[in-house]
Amino acid sequence: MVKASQLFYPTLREVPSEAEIASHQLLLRAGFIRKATAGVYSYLPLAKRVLRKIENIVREEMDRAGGQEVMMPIIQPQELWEKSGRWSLYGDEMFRVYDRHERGFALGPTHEEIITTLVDADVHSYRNLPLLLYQIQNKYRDEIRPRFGLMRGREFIMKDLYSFDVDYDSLDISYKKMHAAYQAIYNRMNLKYRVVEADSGAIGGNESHEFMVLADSGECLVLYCETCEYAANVEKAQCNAVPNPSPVSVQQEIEKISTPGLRTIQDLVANLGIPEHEQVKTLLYSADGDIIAAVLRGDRDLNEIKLKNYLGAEQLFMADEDSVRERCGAGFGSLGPVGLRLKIYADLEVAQMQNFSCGANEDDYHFCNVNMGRDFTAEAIIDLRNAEAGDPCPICSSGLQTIRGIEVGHIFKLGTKYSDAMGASFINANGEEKPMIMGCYGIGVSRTMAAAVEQNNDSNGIIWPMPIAPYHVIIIPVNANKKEQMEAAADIYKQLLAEGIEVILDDRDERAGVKFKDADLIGIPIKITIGPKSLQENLVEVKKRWESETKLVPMVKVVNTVKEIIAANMKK
RNA sequence: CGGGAUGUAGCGCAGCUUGGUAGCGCGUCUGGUUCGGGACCAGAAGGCCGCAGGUUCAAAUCCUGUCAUCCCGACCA
Repeated sequence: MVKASQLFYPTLREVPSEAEIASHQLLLRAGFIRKATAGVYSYLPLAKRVLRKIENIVREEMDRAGGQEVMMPIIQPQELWEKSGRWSLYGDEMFRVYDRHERGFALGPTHEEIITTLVDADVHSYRNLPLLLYQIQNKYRDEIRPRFGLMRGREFIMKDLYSFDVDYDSLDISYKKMHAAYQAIYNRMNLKYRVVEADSGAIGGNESHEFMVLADSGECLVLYCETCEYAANVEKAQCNAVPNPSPVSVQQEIEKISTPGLRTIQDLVANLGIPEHEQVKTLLYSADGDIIAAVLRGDRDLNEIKLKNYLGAEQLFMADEDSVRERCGAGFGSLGPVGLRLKIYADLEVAQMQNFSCGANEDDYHFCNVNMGRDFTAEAIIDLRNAEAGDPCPICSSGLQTIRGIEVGHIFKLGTKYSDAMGASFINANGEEKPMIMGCYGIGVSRTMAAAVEQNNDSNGIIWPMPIAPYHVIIIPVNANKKEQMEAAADIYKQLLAEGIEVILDDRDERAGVKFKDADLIGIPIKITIGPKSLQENLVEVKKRWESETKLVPMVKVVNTVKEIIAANMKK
C-alpha cells in the first residue's frame, strides 16, 4: 500500500540555501535526502528505492559477467594498510579510528588491501582463476572538500569489483567483460554517457577507462572525436605536436626589453601587443622536493598529471614564490627558460615556436625573439598541456570537441601492484608460483543517482528515467472530497498493483495544484489524473513526465496504456 | 589547507550600520469557507539569534576566540 498520505517524502517549496547544483537542490526539495553533516546524507524512502534499482541493475550485470557478490568489512586493520604502504600514502583522506587498545583502523576508502589478503589466504591454484568478486557498500573518504550533495560525499555507496587473473591476456578478458558490463548498466538505466580513456591516478596500474554521464554541470571535461571513436578525459587526452602555423625562416636576435609592472601574459598582450601564442610561460614545480621548470605556450594550460606521470613523481605541487625567487632571481611573471639553471621540461609546441617572448628571470624584464635550442635547451620535450576543443584528434587528426560529464564509473588494470605488496600468488600449471594479475572496477552508486537527476530535470523537478524511477505511476484524483473520483482512483490503483506496477495513490486532501507540483517535483514518470469532466465519460488523463501533452484514456484501457509506456521506456 | 562568504523557528529571509520587549513569508496545528497547477479567513504552537568568553545598567546587534556550513583551488566513484 503506497498512499501519498502515508509516504515519507517531505517536499520543500524553497531551495535550501546550501544547495548549488540541480541534483542537490532537487533531491533535497523532493524529499529524497537530508544532510547529517558535510558530505554525509540520509536516504529517505524514495531515494532508497532508486538506489535499490540502480544496485539491482549493477548486480545483475556483474553476475552476468561472472562476478560473485561478497561483503567485506568497512573497518579494516592498520597492519593491512601498512603492508601496501597506503596507511601513510593515503594521508588525511582516510578516516581512521582507534579501538580501546589504541590499535588503528581505517574506514575503508576502497578494498584492494582486504580483498587481496582474502584471496591470498584461500586461492592458491590457477584452477581457481579467474576470480571476480564484488560488493556494494558504503565507502569512506575524508575529502578535502565534500560538495554538491551526493556528487562528492565523504560517505557514499560504491560497487567495487576486483578481478584476479593468471596472466595479462586473461586480465584483458576480465577487463573487456567489465567494460561491456558497464556499458550495459548505463544503457539499461537510460542515461546518456560516454566511455573515455583516463589516467589511472593514485590507484596505480596502466590502462583505465572512465564512464561519464553527460551533464553540463559535470566536473570533468571530456575531449572526443566525431570522426573516429577517440574520447578521453582532459587529464589524459593526448596532444600531438602541431606544426607552427606561421613558420619564419629567420631566427631574429634575442632582445631584452624593459617591461615595468608587466607580469601576466595578458599584460604583455595589452601593453606590447604580443599575442598569447607568441609567448611562453614558465611554471616552477616541486617534484618530490626537486624544483623543476615546465614551459609551454602562453595560451595553454599545464596538465599537471602529464608532468607528474612523466617525472614519475609521488608529489607535485607549484613552487611558492620564495623558492622561485631564490632559484631564479625573479618572481612570478618574470620567469623564463633562458639562462635558467633548472631542469626544463618543454611542451611539444614550444619546440615548434620561433621568436617568442618570455620572462628574463629579472623583475620587470622580458626577452623577445627567443628560440629553443639556440637560447636554451630542455631536459625533455614532451606533451605537457591540456587538450582543447579544436585540437587535432591523436588518432585521426580531425578537430576534437569538448563535452562535460560526471564520472560515475572507473575501471583499472592494476597488474601486480597489490598482489606483490600483499603477497597474493598462485601456482600455475607448470608448478611455478606467480603473482595474481589484478583489475579493479568501481561504480559510484549514490553518485549515479545524483548524475541521473543532473541529466534529467526541468524547472518543475526531477524526471526519472523509467528503469530507476522510485515509482512508475502516480494517481491523482483532482478533488479528494469527490467520492466518485476517489473510487475511480482506488480502482485503477488496485488494478495497477495487481499487475505488479509500482504506483503511488495521492490520496491527500490537498488542492490539485499541490498534488501536481509534488508529482512533478519527485519526478514520477507517469501521472494519471482523475478529473470530474472526463470521469463522466469514463476517461482519465495520462501524462508522461517528460512530455507536455496529456492523453485522455478510457478507464478500461488505462492499465494497458500504462504497461505499454513502461515497457517502451524500460529500454532504449 | 589557502582564498571568499554565511550561521536568527522545519525552509527562505529581515533586523545588526546607530545596543533597549526577536520579526516577516512559506510550512505545521485548530476551526470555517473553498477545490484542475503551490487557495482564503480567523486563531495557535514553534527561538540558548551556532557556541564560549568579554565590554555594558543592558548584547541577535560591539569585541575576542571557537565551531559549523557553503562557494573557488589541489583530490576522486
